[in-house]
Amino acid sequence: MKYVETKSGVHLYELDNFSMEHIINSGQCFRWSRIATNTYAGVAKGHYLEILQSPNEATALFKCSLKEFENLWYDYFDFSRDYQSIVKLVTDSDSFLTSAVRFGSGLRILKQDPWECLVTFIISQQNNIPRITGIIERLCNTFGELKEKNGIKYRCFPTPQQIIDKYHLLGTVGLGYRDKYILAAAIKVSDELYDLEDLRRVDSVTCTNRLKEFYGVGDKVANCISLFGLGHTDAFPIDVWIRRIIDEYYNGEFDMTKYSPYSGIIQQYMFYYGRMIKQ
DNA sequence: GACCAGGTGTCCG
DNA sequence: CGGACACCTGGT
Repeated sequence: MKYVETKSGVHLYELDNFSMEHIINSGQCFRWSRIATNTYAGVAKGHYLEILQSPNEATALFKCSLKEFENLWYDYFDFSRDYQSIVKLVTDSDSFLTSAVRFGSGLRILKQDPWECLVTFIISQQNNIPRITGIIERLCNTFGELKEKNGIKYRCFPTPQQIIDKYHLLGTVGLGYRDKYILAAAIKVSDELYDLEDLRRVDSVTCTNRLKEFYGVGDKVANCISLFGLGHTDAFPIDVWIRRIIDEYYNGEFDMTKYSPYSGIIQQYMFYYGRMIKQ
């Protein structure tokens, strides 16, 4: 991938493995959407961004400054990683994964904010995607800071303190029984001595175990946070979809260590493809 | 109205 | 330790 600053934003070209369409439909993030043909918008880490992607997905326009692109989006979209080399780990003998990586070409693992991931995937439990998206939107509208960029108003994802300050409104966003998990997480993370960022520097098993200390966070959610929020590409979340795939195509056993330390990335292709063909 | 959805805590053997 | 069961809420 190469990029150059233009008057309308940062122009990306010679793009390899970048598909906003796949990324926003892969269930890893809930604050991006397609706002027009080939046009996407979202909020992450306090910034609003619009992306125009060419139909062949070889180029894209990021409507932001070069500084913002280099300081935030380059890392967020994981552009330093060579996905092609990871995809090559899949051999012809695995026909499911061969189809999955072909189908999901352009998927990437976004490097999201760990606190947002923690909340997002607590909400995701025993829930469906449209409702998850709605809850997060209401959560942001109720608690998040209002900002504006080029006349477009948007809400940031709320900080732990912003949730605590108006915790009596938690019942209004439709969290259901998960509201107590969110409040407990906010209280824990707002502690000066607690820093989720510390979990980047431990191995993925330790990271996942530490995350499971949060009330309402079990193995699946902890692995999602490790993978999507803390850079542990070998975290391998097993949800009902992955379970079904393993049962149906792998006779109940899948050796993810074969793809270490990228098994989490392989998992994303499995999940995306498996869910699509079942729909 | 019963049942389910990208799980988890709790209880019970 | 493994298996049942309840759990908010909004949708079939």
